[in-house]
Order: sequence, then structure tokens, then C-alpha cells
Amino acid sequence: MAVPTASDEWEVELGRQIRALRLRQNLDQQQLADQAGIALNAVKNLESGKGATLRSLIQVLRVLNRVDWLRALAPAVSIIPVQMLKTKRPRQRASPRPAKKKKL
Amino acid sequence: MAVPTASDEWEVELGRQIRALRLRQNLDQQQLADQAGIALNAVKNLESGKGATLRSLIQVLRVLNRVDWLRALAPAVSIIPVQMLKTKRPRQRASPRPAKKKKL
DNA sequence: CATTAATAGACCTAAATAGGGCTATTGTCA
DNA sequence: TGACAATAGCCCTATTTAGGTCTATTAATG
Repeated sequence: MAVPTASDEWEVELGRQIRALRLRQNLDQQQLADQAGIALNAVKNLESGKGATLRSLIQVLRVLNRVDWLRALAPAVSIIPVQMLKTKRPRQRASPRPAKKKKL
Repeated sequence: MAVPTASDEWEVELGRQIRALRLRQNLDQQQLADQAGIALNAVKNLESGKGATLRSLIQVLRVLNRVDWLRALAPAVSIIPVQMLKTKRPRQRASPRPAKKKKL
């Protein structure tokens, strides 16, 4: 199985995984759509990598009992963060950068 | 931190995580948008949970070096699947269900 | 091997998101 | 603490996806 490179390919790969999860539960696309409260077309798009919204994805994950996956995106910082030694709270904004020069 | 229940809340939670990843790299929203090849607004929507496409999410994950997360959705089957003992290949469709009765 | 339901793929319209710009607020840093 | 850039939150329009329906193909089952 090739590793996706382009964004489209990742979308297709994600679709494959969703389908795999669905089939493990032996659900058809219509059942999944109904239980997720979305249209059959949305499920088709999602599974085939033809474009989908985050909402469709999440609704589907809820039915497939994999919403917990969403929490695994930003892993908790491994060891004790150096930042905690100097600043109280984590950064809320990126550092300001010098503004671009304006035309005179 | 409360566990999200509604779909909207999961979208917000996901946004929080993306923001956390971005700030760890000290990138501002504009830089992230540029590097991801999407609009600033798309990043804002994504981080605030106000609706986004899968495409926007994936483009951003690429910049944040977290596309590998996508592969962790459908975990490989743990032990030897019983299915392999009876059928050669995994299921490609859900089982047919009896069709609805048609009106006479 | 015949049956038949699951799925792909197309079409259309409505709704949502993307993209671009503008202003108000506020965290960061000198 | 002041200056200023990062961000939120609007607006508007273009593009994309959702939702609904139909047809053709094909995997799954008896």
C-alpha cells in the first residue's frame, strides 16, 4: 500500500479506512448515513475521497465509535516542557513578526 | 476539560488541537494558511470549529507534520481474524438485507 | 448459478465552506 | 507600559459539498 503524498490521496486513504471500519460492523452505506444523520451521498463522498466536510466525518466517527481518535491529534507534551519553567501558561498567539514595509 | 458530546463540540475540540500544534511551532494563522495553500479564513474556521472541509484539514496537517495521524483511524486487526479462516478476502460490501415489501 | 441488494456514478438544487477584505480587540515583546 | 502584530468576527461572492433521485454494475447469498 503506497504512502499518500498529495492531499487528494490522503483523502482517499482516509475514505478507505472509514469504509474498513464500516464493513467491520457490517453496515451498509445507507445505514451508516441514517445513523449519522447525513445523506447517503455524503457517505459516498467521504469513502471515495471525493470531498467532504468535517461535520460529515465526525458524524460518521460517532456511529463507528471512533471519535476518540480525534483526541489523538495533538499528543500531550512528552516530558516536562521547558516553557513551563519560564512562562505560566502556554502561548496563545504566535510571536509578532516585523510588519512589512509600506510604500512611501 | 469536558469530553465533547455533540458533533459541534468535537469540531471545536479538534480546532483546539490544531491550534495547539500550530502554536508549538510558533506559526501564525497566516503563515499556516500560506504554507497549506488555503485561505486565512479556512484556518480560522478550522481552529474555531465553525465548519471546514476535509481538504482544509488535510492541507493543514501536512504543514503541521501530522498526516500520519490519518492512518491511525482504522487500527489493524489485533489477533488473527476468524474471518480469514472461512473467507479468502475481507468483505467488500455489507450483507444484503431483505428488501422492503412493495405495495401491491 | 440465479437473485437481488449494495455500491458507483451521474444529475440537479440548496446549503455550506473557501477566499478576500475590513475593523475591533488583545496578547507579546521591547 | 506602550506599540503593534495576531486574532476574532463581520461582510460579500465563488466554489464546493449536501441532499435527493435515478441507472448500471457486481458482490453476497441461497
